[in-house]
Amino acid sequence: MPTAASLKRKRDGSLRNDLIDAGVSLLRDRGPDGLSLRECAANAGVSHAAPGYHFKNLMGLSTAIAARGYRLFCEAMKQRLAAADEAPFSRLEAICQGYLDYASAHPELFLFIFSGQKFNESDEEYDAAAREAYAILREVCAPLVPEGSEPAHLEILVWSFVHGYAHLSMTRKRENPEIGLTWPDLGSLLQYLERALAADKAEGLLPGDRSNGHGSS
Amino acid sequence: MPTAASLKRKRDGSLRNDLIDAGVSLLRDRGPDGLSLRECAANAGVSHAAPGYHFKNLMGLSTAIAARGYRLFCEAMKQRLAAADEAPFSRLEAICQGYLDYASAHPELFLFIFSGQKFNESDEEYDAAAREAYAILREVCAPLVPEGSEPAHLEILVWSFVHGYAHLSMTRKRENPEIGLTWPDLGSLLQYLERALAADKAEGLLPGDRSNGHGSS
DNA sequence: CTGCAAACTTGACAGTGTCAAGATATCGAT
DNA sequence: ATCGATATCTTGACACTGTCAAGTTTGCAG
Repeated sequence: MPTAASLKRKRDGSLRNDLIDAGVSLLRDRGPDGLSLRECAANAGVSHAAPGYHFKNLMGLSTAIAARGYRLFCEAMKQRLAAADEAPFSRLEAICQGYLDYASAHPELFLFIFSGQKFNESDEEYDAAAREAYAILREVCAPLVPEGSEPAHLEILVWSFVHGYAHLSMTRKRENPEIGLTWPDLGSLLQYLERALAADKAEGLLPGDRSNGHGSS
Repeated sequence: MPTAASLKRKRDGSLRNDLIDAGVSLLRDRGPDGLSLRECAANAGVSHAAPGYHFKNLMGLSTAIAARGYRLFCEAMKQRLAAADEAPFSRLEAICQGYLDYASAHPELFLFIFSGQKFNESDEEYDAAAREAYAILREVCAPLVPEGSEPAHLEILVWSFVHGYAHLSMTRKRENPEIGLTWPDLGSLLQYLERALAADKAEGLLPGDRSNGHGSS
């Protein structure tokens, strides 16, 4: 019932949120580029130019939706964190699991915020939400960072890992079905990471003293 | 000089490729959703509906571009593979490096094919190219798969890892600049993976005999 | 009741994808 | 060389989109 509010729209400032709702539901069944100002307006029961008042343009609406996306993203991680014990690796597991919770609970938002589409970076709401997501990651990773190593490296490692897993599981899940691609659960893959961290504990992450040529890019 | 061919367009079947070229260049400076049939037509010096003949609709053009994207993707991996020695891990490194080569040489195609946008999965050209990419990964991973473990798990692990790294390095590189986020090179991160594989060698990848609750999602 | 500002509506314009129908070129057969 | 058939492209139209300017309604302060 998206047009339920169309009968008599109370001018109480709720339209902005209703438009975001409509946008999310539009993303859900039309894909990451199925957003439309006019259709959001119609679904919310207002005229075609009403969204232009609250969000200046399409990017404004997109950014507002992305802001909500990041906020839910943070909440998913926090929720798992609250249920986890305080062991550093348990907390890392928790945010990874939260990451996947989020991806499966809000696939449209997940795909949307990571679609490579440009948002209005100078929007305060968006900026704050996106920064908080990274701050959570950083905070959780901190205790696991080997002494003398750059914190960012582990953060990026972890984020690359779980993001890649989640992103691929969304976009490639139905690829090559005849191969019989079974999708392993996160825990199995995290064992790799855990073992790597253990093996790396004494050496420190970065100094690449391997013989063959790594690096570059 | 995109309109160079517009003076006298020789009807030799080159238009299809020119339109794809125009599309790629459009993606390059307008982003993953900056594609436009009419603008491609204009840049190629033909009428607005000409693309409709070669690619039935916008998704047809998108799919053709994505097919080229996957083909270049394969080539990037093969090129690194050709220069690598035949040690299994060297070959794994090679395709990861190829992955990153591709992402940095053709960022617009990289972002495009992984943007979550729908393509025409039943297009043969697209399908073949996308499958070959996965086939390369699978072939390179095969020698590294621990005995008795599902091959897909390592494949997904590796792909998650390098894809996440590449994708994040593209979309998040300029995030939080004041944090001073320095981007570690692939080699450093691959050490994690190598150590994990070494530590895992005897045990087999999957059987998750850890005490706390992994999995779910 | 009177302003007045916020929250919307109406109307218009350029741009888009998509389809149908017509025009034109290319090429093999005659 | 000419004919015709087929591939290739053009023209025209339609519904849809974002965006802006201007008008209109609403709710509230005085």
